[in-house]
Amino acid sequence: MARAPTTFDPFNAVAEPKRRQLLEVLGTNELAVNDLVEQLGWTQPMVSKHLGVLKTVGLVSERRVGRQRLYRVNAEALKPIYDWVTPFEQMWNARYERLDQILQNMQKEQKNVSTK
Amino acid sequence: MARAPTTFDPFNAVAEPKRRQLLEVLGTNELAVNDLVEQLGWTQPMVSKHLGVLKTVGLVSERRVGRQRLYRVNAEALKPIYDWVTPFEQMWNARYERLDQILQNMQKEQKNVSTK
DNA sequence: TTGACATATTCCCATATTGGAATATAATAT
DNA sequence: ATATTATATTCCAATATGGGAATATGTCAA
Repeated sequence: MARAPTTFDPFNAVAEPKRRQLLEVLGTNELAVNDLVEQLGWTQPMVSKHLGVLKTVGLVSERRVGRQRLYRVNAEALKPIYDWVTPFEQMWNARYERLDQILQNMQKEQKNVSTK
Repeated sequence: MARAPTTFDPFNAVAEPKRRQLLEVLGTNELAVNDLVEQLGWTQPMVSKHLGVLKTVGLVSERRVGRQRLYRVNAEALKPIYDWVTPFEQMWNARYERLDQILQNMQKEQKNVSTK
């Protein structure tokens, strides 16, 4: 069995660095394909292909205006990633808290040593 | 060019649902391979292979005790994902804020209507 | 030393990938 | 109608994938 398709879920879609970059460039704006071609410096078909994947997964929405297609980030489709990774954030924060405690203990001990 | 290897970065490593599941089962615990085999119900080689990918990317650390190998999540390796996805969170929260404002405005207008 | 246990590695297959080049589609302007 | 502009799609190659089965490695116990 091969790896799950990139059109399967946001995790797979966003595993590709170029698609993350594309989403970053889009940001909160609504841009046409050629705007993205210009800002990213990629070929037009490459931009269109990556947009296609992002659209299939629902990470971008498309609006047709004349012969242009305007794309916009649909940030809510990133929520599964946010929701999955957030609980782990407590693990490194917990470590920092522990680190803080360790540092505080070290200060106390130094105090004890110096005042003794 | 093929897709970037799963051992390339945490985004690619975590794109595979089974590896996310494995990290979830590990959680804050330190477990041996056989514990994971039991809890996940996968074959032992499959568990070892996924652990291998996670270890290459630095998402788990390994400690050898006797003939066992104890694995633990290295949550900090998930920070790039957290850092990348977090800014987008404001986009859907902003929408909710806007929604809140709209709802508040609706209430005000209703008040105006009823008190007039 | 030999056997049992815990884990990792290798080999194979079917499948999906990304990028490049070429081409197709769709909408507007002349 | 035709040319031009904007975008999408198709075809190709090289490569990496995850699962299954079999096997190798490493560690302890008798």
